[in-house]
Amino acid sequence: MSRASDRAYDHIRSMILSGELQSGSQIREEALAELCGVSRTPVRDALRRLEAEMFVRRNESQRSFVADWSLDDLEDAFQLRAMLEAHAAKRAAARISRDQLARMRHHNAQLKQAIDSSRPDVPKFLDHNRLFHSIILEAAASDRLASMLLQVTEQPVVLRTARQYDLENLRRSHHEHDELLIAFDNRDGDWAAAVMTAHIRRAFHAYAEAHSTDTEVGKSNMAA
Amino acid sequence: MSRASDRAYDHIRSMILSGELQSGSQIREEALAELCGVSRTPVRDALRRLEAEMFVRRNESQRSFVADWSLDDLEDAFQLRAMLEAHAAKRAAARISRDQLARMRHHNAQLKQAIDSSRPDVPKFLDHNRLFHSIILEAAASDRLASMLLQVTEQPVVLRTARQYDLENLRRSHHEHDELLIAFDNRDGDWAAAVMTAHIRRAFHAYAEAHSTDTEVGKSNMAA
DNA sequence: CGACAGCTTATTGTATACAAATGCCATTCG
DNA sequence: CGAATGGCATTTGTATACAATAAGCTGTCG
Repeated sequence: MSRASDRAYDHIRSMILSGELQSGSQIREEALAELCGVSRTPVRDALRRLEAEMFVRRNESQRSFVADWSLDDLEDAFQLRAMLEAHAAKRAAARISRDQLARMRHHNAQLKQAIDSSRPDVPKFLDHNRLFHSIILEAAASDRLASMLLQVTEQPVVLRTARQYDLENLRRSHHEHDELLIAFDNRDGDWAAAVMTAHIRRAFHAYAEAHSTDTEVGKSNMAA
Repeated sequence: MSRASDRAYDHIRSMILSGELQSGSQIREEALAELCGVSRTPVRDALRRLEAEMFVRRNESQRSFVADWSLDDLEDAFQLRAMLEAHAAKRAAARISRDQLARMRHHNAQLKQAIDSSRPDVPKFLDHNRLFHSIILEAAASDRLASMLLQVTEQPVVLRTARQYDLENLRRSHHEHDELLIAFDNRDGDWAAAVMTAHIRRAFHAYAEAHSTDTEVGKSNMAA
């Protein structure tokens, strides 16, 4: 997409994630156009994309609303994510290259370093975590799977939590990544899939717990 | 969506499915607008939807092309479909109501009747087949799952085949549906999921075989 | 007091004109 | 002769005006 349309998309999306646009509230194209400093045309484009990603829903008469997520919806998304990521891991185990494995090891080492230092660097952890997972998806070599996974991975951020994951959880992620790497080394797809399923489900429970006991606002990605 | 936008969507989609728009060929918004008898605005809307559904892809400089599917891509879609439908079946087993079960039995009886008569009525079979599966999805009660499944279910039609499935395959579908119903009766989610996986994978192999030996043009939905 | 009809206003859908970007081709220079 | 560059043609992106539709309100009637 081009400039204005992308700006609108990013802007609206961030307003939803930050809570600036309240869950369930109606959103009017013209109001968003003013907020984004563009005309309605690119706003409409952006809304269609956000609708496809289920950040926005439309009622029967085409009015748009910010999607409102219950914890059940989130668990649903995580369940699908676990299934899809496990599937990706299984496919990846059969196809991954030496180079890709090396890159995964690199990112896993980096994210360990990010939380081992005296001042844990959570954004750095999340960044390398994301890259680690993206290589699995790359190795899985399925565009369709990738696009589906994108949908469920981006979603949890809507229920935001201020509390960063405790270090214990981040370390577990690191160790689970290690186990995943060993499974890949052995080309054991079932093992990889099982580790991945457990990895995502643990992340969900950590997330749900953090969310239920903490209500402050902040932003964070899933540390899976 | 409203009138013009919907018409454009349906029209373009059917042109892709019928082969009127060749796989891999570039498509220009203005040309489509003329073909559909609307302006570019609703055509652009339609293209965005088709792009999300992977019927259309866009290159790095925003030009649109009809997606071209290899048999590998199709197997990929079927693999995902099998996984998602199995998941749906598992969820449905835990939630399905008496009424929903009754409706499934009705549709299964109807589709049996469609192929048992002296003149097999394949469109009728496909119709009840579709409804049968839609009830499972309804019982699974996950919007996200439903929207994902829609994507992979609609896709196989792009590689069209003239040969209707042979009656043997259609009868097998009927019997597999029966087994699914028993699994639901027993609230056995794992059983239901296993039957469903086998059901979809058999459908894929029947489809692949029909496609590899038959090249004529026609239209048909998946008889899964 | 409630509900319904008709009008008014708000919101989205569509067409069109114009701007920006991209690709293509020819020409030129090394 | 080949590669690079410039300009022209094609295609997509954006803004805006207007049309269609849905929602809300008000006044009237049962």
